[in-house]
Amino acid sequence: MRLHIHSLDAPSLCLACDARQQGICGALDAPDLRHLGRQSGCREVDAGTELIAAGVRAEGYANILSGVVKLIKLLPDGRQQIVGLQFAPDFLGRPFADCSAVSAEAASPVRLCAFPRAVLEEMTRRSPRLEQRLHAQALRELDEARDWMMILGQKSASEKVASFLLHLSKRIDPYNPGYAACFDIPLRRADIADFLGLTIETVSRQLSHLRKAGIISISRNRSVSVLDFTALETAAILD
Amino acid sequence: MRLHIHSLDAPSLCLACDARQQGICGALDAPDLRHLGRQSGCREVDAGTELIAAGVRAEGYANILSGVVKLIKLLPDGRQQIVGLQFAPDFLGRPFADCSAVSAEAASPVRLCAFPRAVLEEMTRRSPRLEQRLHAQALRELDEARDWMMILGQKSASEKVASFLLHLSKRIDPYNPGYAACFDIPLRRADIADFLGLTIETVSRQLSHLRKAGIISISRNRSVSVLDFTALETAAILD
DNA sequence: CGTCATATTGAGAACACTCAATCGCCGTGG
DNA sequence: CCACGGCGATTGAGTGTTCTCAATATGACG
Repeated sequence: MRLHIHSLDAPSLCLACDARQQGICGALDAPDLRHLGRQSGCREVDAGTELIAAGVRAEGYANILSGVVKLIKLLPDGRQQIVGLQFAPDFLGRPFADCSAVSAEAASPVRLCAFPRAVLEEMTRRSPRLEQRLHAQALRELDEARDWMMILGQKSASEKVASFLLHLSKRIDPYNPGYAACFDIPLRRADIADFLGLTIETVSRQLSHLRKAGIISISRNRSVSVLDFTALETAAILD
Repeated sequence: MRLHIHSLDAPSLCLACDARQQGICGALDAPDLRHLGRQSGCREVDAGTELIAAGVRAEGYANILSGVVKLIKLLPDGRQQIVGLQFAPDFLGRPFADCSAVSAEAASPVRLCAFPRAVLEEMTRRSPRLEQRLHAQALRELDEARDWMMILGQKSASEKVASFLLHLSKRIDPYNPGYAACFDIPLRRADIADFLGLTIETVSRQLSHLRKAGIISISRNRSVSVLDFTALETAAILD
């Protein structure tokens, strides 16, 4: 699973890394980056791999280099809610806590740059800029969680599905700040349902509605083309 | 409305203040506290007062000294979702952003300790401990928002109302780390409905169910006594 | 080409919503 | 003092959206 441990010298892998630019590593100067790079390992996992277990002490943190990670909360009776999706170059983990209240699972194949708890914690103590980056991401995730609270609490099934597609089309490509017209949904219908607080069948029906209305087209269950963005935005009722 | 501007000397008001202990001011040393104290003003507002307007540049930040603040998101068609409740000694405001995506409104009479944007921003640049406190609160709010996502997406009306009462009984008294058996609901039925993604009528019916089952008693619409905590926890299906 | 997982579609049931009437509380004014 | 009006909450009846259960269809992979 582990592909590479950085050599003692310059962190050459970091040069091409998204986390270096927009992610938390952008807060680090060259020496700190080398220090982190030496102790970090890049690994690639399959879809479905559990990355963080809720309620269990996490051994470390990671940056997402590519792929999509879903954050999941579970009820004792088995119901589950996806409380967030994370994309490259997001930081993965819960600072200041021994264990996370959510579990994280790779939704697609995911490449990670992982490092031990102690390293990051020691570096945040030394580097206010790093703490600031982490803080900024926490606030972004908070804004996003609240957007989803609105969707979960107030929107109808069709509005939920339309909002979900627009959200994905905006976030799926880290290099494109706008909306993507064509993309793959990195989730199964069951996951979409768990994200939107719906059932598989309702999700499927709403996708069929959008397809029959000529707003989107779907091939091979996962690959979506948005044919009419205006109609999709109207259906989503964005705020 | 404005009651007091701190004098130039020692911030005597801070000594009895919750924010000094558990809030963000706990991160400040005496000189910084004096500096902040000099530029902060304490004010008391009525229930219903808008404290932060969504999408408008906020002039400052504040600590909640007492009372309850609701955070609200609005859809263009008028539907609204309450995305959070804040209690003393929480910090109020959105660091790193010109304007907040949510609006804040006093749910009960609220006492605030307010200070200008620039003062806080300058102090966070100087004091990593302050930034860390703000970061920690953001993470707490994120955990809470995700708890609510679970409730909004997966739980039934009766589970939602039971969860809401338990949440309030835990948070209503900043001095008591456990659950309060007796407390006032700081929200109208309409607000509870907007929080839980239900209608007024459904909230009312579920409260009546809990009352008739002998799990709670309600007087004067607002004041709740929990008679059977175990039953309420069972009804809420906490995770 | 067969098998398994995943997705779609349909029919009926259930839960929460809408609309409407009533109740209770409180402050105001006759 | 009591009548009145307004606001908020409760309760009831009927409707509708979403869920549940079941059957079928599609796609992925050996």
